[in-house]
Amino acid sequence: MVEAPRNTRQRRAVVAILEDLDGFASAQEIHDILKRRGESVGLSTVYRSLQVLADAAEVDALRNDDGEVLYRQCSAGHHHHLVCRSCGRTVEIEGPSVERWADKIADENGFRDVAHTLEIFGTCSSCA
Amino acid sequence: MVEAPRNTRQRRAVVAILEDLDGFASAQEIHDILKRRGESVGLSTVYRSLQVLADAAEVDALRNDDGEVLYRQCSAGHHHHLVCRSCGRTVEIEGPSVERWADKIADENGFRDVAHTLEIFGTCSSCA
DNA sequence: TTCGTCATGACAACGATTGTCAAATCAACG
DNA sequence: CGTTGATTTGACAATCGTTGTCATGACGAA
Ligand SMILES: [Zn+2]
Ligand SMILES: [Zn+2]
Ligand SMILES: [Zn+2]
Ligand SMILES: [Zn+2]
Repeated sequence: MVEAPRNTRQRRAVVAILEDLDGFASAQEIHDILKRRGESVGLSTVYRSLQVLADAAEVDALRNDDGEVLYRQCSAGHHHHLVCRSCGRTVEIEGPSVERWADKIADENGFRDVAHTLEIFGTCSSCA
Repeated sequence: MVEAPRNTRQRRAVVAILEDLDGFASAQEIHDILKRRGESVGLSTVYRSLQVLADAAEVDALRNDDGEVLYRQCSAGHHHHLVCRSCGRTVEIEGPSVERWADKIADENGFRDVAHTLEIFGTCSSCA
């Protein structure tokens, strides 16, 4: 039995930002937004909170081209993303046939413990 | 007209390693292999050589879960990878239907300048 | 061989992320 | 409520992959 995490102001603030945000954002961006709102939270704490949320699968994480990790509160269940490189706006996408295809490829080649990454990046219509 | 890069011992050595390697490897791994072989090449030079090769699309680059960039000499043309997390062994994969699906999703949502990442990670049969 | 470039490599700098640890805060308990 | 003790915080240092710097060296055209 794992201990439930404490309900702290900082953790609540990070979650609140994630609920407000539409798209993906980095830990540092979230830290900046918090500072701007006056609800300042230490950078380490932002990182830790996001890690905990990601481990609990309450937020999705992905890496942009620069290698930064971006976080977003998504709907439950396995899905992928169409992400605007410029503003972060995100559309969740599903592709059952892609899932089957990936599993089949891995199986045919004798791979176990398979996972896949699939993200589509582009420029959204507002940013074009 | 761009200048052709010079034909140096270091560049040749890096290319030779890539030709020998079966799977993806990081810049530091390649640097280590070179050192072990006695064909020592500066780490900066390894990084630069790989960048040049990647820009010229002569090698593929991808990021593992840890955020490290891995490089591999692949066949020409757009494709994806099935990569062993443990030993790096790689199978190139193609999925025309996935390509069409990704483009369609992006188009339907009004995204331009679209690119996608798709990699499958697992444990290969030798490493299981 | 000569010479102007380009490439190299030791090293410093960078940027995202993680570790440290004393101080602050939560929540259970009395 | 106040005590208490484990958890969390945050300023700061440390880490790690990667990139920048720049004096030195090597390539290759002439
Ligand atoms: Zn946008
Ligand atoms: Zn999937
Ligand atoms: Zn393997
Ligand atoms: Zn593709």
